[in-house]
Amino acid sequence: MLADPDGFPPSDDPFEFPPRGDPLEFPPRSSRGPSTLLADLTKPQLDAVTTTEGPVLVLAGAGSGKTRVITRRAAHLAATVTQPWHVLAITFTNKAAEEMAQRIDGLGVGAGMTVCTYHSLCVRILRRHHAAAGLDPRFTIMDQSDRRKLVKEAMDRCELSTANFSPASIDAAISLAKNMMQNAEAFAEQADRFDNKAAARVYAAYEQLLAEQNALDFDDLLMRTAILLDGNAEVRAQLSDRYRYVLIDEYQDTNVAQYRIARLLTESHRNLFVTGDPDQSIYGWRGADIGNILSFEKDYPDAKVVRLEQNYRSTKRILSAADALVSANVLRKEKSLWTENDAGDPVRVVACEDNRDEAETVAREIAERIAAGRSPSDFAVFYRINALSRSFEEAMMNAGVPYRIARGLAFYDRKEIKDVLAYLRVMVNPRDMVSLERIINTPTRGIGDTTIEKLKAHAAHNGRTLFDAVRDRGGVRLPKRSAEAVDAFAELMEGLSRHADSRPRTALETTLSLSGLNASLLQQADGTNEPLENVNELLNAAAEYQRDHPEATLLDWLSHTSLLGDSDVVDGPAGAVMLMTLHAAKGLEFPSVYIVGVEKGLLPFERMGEHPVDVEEERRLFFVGITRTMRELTLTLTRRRMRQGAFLPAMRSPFLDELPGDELEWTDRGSGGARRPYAPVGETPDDFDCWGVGSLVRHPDFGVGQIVGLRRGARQSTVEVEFPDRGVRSYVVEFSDLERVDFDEVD
DNA sequence: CTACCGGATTTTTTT
DNA sequence: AATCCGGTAG
Repeated sequence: MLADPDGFPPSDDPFEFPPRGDPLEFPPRSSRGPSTLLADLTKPQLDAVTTTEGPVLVLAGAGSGKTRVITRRAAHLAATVTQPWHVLAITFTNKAAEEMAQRIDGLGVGAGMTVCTYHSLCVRILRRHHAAAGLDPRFTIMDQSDRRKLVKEAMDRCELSTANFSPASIDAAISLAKNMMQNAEAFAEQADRFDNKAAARVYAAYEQLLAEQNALDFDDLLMRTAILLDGNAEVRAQLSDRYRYVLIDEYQDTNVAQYRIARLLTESHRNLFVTGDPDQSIYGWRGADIGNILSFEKDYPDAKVVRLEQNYRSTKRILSAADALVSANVLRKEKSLWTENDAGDPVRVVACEDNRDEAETVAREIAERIAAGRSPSDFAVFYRINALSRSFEEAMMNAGVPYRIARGLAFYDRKEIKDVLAYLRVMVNPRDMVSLERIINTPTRGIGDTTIEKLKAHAAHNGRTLFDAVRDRGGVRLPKRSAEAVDAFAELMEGLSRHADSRPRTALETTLSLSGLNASLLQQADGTNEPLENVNELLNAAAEYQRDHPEATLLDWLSHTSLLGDSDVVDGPAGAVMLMTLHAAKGLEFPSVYIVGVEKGLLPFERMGEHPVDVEEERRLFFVGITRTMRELTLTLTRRRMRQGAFLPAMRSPFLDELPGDELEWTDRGSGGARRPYAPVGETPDDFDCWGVGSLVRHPDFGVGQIVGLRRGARQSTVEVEFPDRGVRSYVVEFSDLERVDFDEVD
């Protein structure tokens, strides 16, 4: 059986050792001998694979065959050094875990090995050792949007107005604290400024809310596991005996909690193998500490260090562009990537009129190449933010290009999906108040806000849960209609809870029909009933899951769905053009890559008035995108871009100026014939050739005018335009219908 | 209690 | 642009 990236094969309880029966009965050893596993490796790769004992650090440049090293090493360990179930490989994304498991399985030795993400490992550990961790094993895992709701509620409880503090920023502060293993108390102690102190109060209230409903958020999974391992020698010993060889990919992305887990897990045997590339550290905003990989050699002075610097993926020119870019980083460990591949074509830079033009240009070009015989799956489009995907989806569809998108509308974020899952979550964990509130009147059954508030107040007053109040509403004064509605709902949940131990698919089907969700979905039979299709897709997912995991419980499946990341759910056919964020692109490679929206404020991403993002990290992100490319790299940018409903003038990214000029080939797409090349742009608006003083614009009513004044505000820019017969008028650039006009377009 | 309308508000990145 | 929130009419 394949090493399971998400749940242990249920027939193979991970913590019972040996997993099943006599080890001799365990699936046959590798059909390929050790010699095959080690064949065709370069000297450094071979070192990394065969240094099986003690700490090993592999500094692996982009495209240097890192995945190959890890998979071979895992296979080698399982085949000749130890038993497969003693090998644990940890990745950051489900996608990476799945791919790694598959590749190891392809080598014929996957059986019994654990290949999973940090988060799913933690869920298993916490469920299994719930008593030691002080948890109820049926805990709910809160996703991003549930979590945001709870933060808001916590702010309410603290009587903190959302006018002065945004839930998003407080949420981020709490998350960062947790990733640094700082609990509410510790956070409060070091809070110096008034906003930190406010956040500290919310943190405490938020923790209270989580505890009340027996829920953990993503960060808790890591933090609690680290605390458990730290404080409980017995659990630690048990786990390190089970996992005698630990491999961690993308080590540059580990945060404090993850670092602690890795360290504690391997403390006794020190068989810790990590790979990573400091130049590809792009998760600092989530608490990842690049220092973890930089100081590995200090942590483990006896560590074997292997450098993989030969790139097998890209052309010389792409590599040189990537290298020039990342060399601009000051905080960097010098590294030289080289390749024996061809020089290849120059990197193309295409300046477009607006985002629509940009998307159509890319789609048209890809369509042409597919028509000329290229495979759609050769192509990928990367963007900094998901919001940019829309234009490209549209353009691809119009051009008849098959595409897949990582996180179109995140599947598990859709209302109908969240609704059904909320029922299941309440069935498993009745204390889950977020889910309960979600379903109590979905579909509408006559339980309004007033009634819910009364029930909540009653629950709070008696120190009971909301579910208790629903079940036994004695003492809550309600109008007859409402009372009946609540009773009916209580009865419904009573009936459903009997199915909490059903298999996932059965539970799902029962819930859909008994809850009335199915009926209400069927009712909206207008044309293509997308919600219904989505729910059917969910049924398929459940069926597939229980086929792959015959003994999985409803709880297991719910954990699985909570941990599925946005970029793991891919929409669209196989063999299609891939659309994804730069972050999601890490670890992949494509013959032809388009990185779009290479603009100031977008590629080094900035937000007005917020503390600036880490420019070096943004540069690394661009570096990651560039190094995904095997042969053809195209960068695109626009003159103006529609953002949040309004056109904004766009400027080129300063990163473009850091690329070696002689490796680039510029194209400027102008709608009106002759066009100056996209001008370099600096800080001030006057440098911007489209919206500078003196340039021409066209107004739908007043015709062509000349810009005579320009004011750049924090939130909006205003221009003063002089029209031949209307005098001077002011416009807010973002909201006006002004169009840029070239000098050569008018007489 | 529900449905609807209009105003306000959107943190980028992911587990 | 798209979603969410609050207020109001039915």
